[in-house]
Order: sequence, then structure tokens, then C-alpha cells
Amino acid sequence: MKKLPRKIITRVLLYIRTLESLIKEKRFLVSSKQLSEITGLSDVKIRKDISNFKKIGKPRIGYKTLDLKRTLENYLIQGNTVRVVLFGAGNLGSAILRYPGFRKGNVRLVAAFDALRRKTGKKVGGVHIYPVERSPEIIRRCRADIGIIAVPKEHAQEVADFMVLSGLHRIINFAPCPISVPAKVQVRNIDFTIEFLSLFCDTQK
Amino acid sequence: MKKLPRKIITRVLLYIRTLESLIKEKRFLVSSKQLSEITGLSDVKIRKDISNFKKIGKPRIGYKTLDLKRTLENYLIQGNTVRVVLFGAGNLGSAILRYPGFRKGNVRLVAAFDALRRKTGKKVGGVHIYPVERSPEIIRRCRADIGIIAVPKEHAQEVADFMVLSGLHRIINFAPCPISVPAKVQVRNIDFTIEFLSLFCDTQK
DNA sequence: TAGATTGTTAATCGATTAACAATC
DNA sequence: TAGATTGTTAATCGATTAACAATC
Repeated sequence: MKKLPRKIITRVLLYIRTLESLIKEKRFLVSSKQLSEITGLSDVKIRKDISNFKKIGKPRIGYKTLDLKRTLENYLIQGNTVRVVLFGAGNLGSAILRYPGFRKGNVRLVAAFDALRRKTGKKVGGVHIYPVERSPEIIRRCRADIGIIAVPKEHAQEVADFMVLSGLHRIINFAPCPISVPAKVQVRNIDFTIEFLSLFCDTQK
Repeated sequence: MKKLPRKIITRVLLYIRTLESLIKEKRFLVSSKQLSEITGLSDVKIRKDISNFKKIGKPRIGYKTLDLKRTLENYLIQGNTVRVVLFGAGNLGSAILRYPGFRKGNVRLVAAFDALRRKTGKKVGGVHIYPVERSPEIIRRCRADIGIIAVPKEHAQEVADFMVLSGLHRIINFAPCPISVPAKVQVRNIDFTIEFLSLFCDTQK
């Protein structure tokens, strides 16, 4: 199956979540029109997205929620599970650790690290918190792909260096400061202010 | 000045942040090429974006960082300050409250609410935490536009109802569950898993 | 002047929407 | 059969990139 652009993947994840809640309500059939009403996306777009997979809907009937969910998930799962590690078990870190979406599905939070002794050794949201010195070993062992920086900005660069040393190639940086890394490492800076403002800038369907 | 699409606004915010750090390093001139290297966006795109404002660069020289920053900020500020209130001062809520970007600029976090007595009456990140019952009064008084839900999912719907009653028209929901609101209220659900996965799905410049 | 960089116009690319045939 | 809904092809729309004239 061909690689789909990010925009479509994002919508596919939304479809899956929507289907989950439909299934929970024991609704086993759904039309693109109904999905459109729930998600706010246009029905044509939904059908177009779904048609990337295989003929799975029945004209006049719609889609079987269970089948559709399985098909979409299969596509994502074959695209390998993404293993994520977290640096910093403070407020933001703990919120991320407790987030239920990271326990199943194809994005897994596999380990967390903190510099403070009183935070390590525990589990939060089912994820172990290790002392930060152990990160190279643990990251290698669990073959993590992505690292999240959720430490105070004073330590962001330090942690980033450590992540690169540990072999991570992709970093999501929540610290409100830029970090410098070798060119081969991909960084996404998350600026809450930017994200928020842009959330409501457009009126696109 | 015409209204710009969200995509461009998001980039403008990134330019501002980049300019800030250049200014901090006492660099007062910058070319689109240099901005391109820092931000990872193409130089043409950057020039095109900037040309939405006014002729502000000098061929052969580049842009004055101070002037450019001021021009971009003026555009955003004339688009009115967005006043945001937060419901839930737990882990995620505290992380948001401490986020420095919300103290200045045109997205302001003006008040927070929590149901637990031991959290209220304090200030976190310079923002007052009030008992949740006071939200209608306070939201009206400070004319807030947007509310953030950062409470456990069991209380998300309850809080959403309260927000609607308090007169908020736009809600950002971090609770991992759908909420139902009247049609006139705009909801953005933030699913960390979705956001994360899609962050690294594409390779677009 | 020569060369570099801006700002703009035209061309390309991709994503969304419209239209419609296929099908249950 | 008639009507509703899928899936696809063509048309539209918007955003990015290429090309280049203007200018310092």
C-alpha cells in the first residue's frame, strides 16, 4: 500500500476514534454522511480518504463500523509502531504519561526519564521512570524512534544532546526555546501559543 | 489588511520567535536565505509570506530584524488579543499555566478554574486559580474568548456545559473523549496521539 | 558595474470539491 | 424499480515553487 500524506493520516486517526465511539454505542453501520456530521469533514472527502484502502463500503448501506475500523488500523499498524520516550516527568511530562492513547495503538510511550531521584523508580500511566543516565542503554534496548523533551528550558539543550547521543533521530521539543542538533536529527518545536492561536484562525471545513 | 489563512499565520508566529532569538544574539539584519536555514522553510515561501505585509526588505541587504518583528507583531495584535481561560489545574493545566508564551503577546491566559479547594486561591504562572463556580462571573468580566478543558475525562462534559453557560463560544478539549455542545460553539479536540503521529508523517519542507 | 537579494508574476503541484456512473 | 449511497473521474481551488525583473 502506498504511503499516504500526513493530512490524510491525521484524518484516518480521527475516523478510527470516531468509529470506536460508534462501536461503543453498538452502531455497526455508518454512512459517509453520518461520519461527516460527527467529524465536521465533508462526506466526499471522507469517501475519498476511505477509498485509499479498498472497496469496503456498500452503496445504499454504508460502511460496517467494525470492518472499517479494522482496515484503517491495519494500514497504520503495518506502518510499524512508533516507540516514544519521554524526558522530564514534571507537570507536562506526567500529563503525557497519563494520556490513554499512548498505551495501545501504534504510538507507544515506552519509557520516561527524569533527573530527580524522587521521581525515578516509579510508574506513571503504566510507564517506568528511569534515571536519566540510563537513557542510552534503555533507548537502544527498546529501539525508540522519537524522544519528547518536557524538561525546564534550562535543561533542554543538555537533554537534546543526550538524546542524540542515545541514538534518537527525531525530537519533539516542548521546552519554549530552540535547541541545536546535528542535521540528521529532525526536530519539531511545539510552541503552545502558536498551536493555540492557529487552532481558530481558519474556518475551513 | 486582509485576513491571512491559518497556514501563513502559523508561519508568521514562527518568524517572530526566530527573530526574537536573532535579536537576542544582537543580529540586526537577516536574509530570507538565513531564515530559511533556521526555520527549515524555503526562502521563497518566506519572502512570499513577508510580502503580505509591506515592502520591508532591502535587496542585497535583507530584512532588519527589529523592523520585521514589529511589522509582523503589529499585524497579529491588530487582530485583537485572544483571551483564554483554563478549566482544570492538574498536571496538564499547570503545564499550560506555566507556559511563558501566554504571558505576553496576543494570546493571554487570563484565568483558571478548579473544583478542588486546595488548588484555588493560588496563582500558578502568574494566573489566578478560582473555584469553578465563579467561572460565569469571571469569564463575563474578562471577556474571554476561548476555554481550555484540561480536566479528567469524567468531568469533561460537565465542564463543557458550564463553559457554554458562561458564554464561551470556542473550546479546546484536551480530555480524551468527545463532548457535545450546541452548534454555535466551536470545539477543537486535541488528541495527543493524533498530533504526535502526524508530526512526523510527512517530509514536506 | 556586477552580484546578491527582494518582491512579483507565471507555472506547477496537490488537495478539495463537483459531477456522475456503478451498485445495492 | 426507484432511491440512496459508494467510488471515481474531471474540474476547481489554493498553496508552493520556479523564473525573473527590480533594486540596492
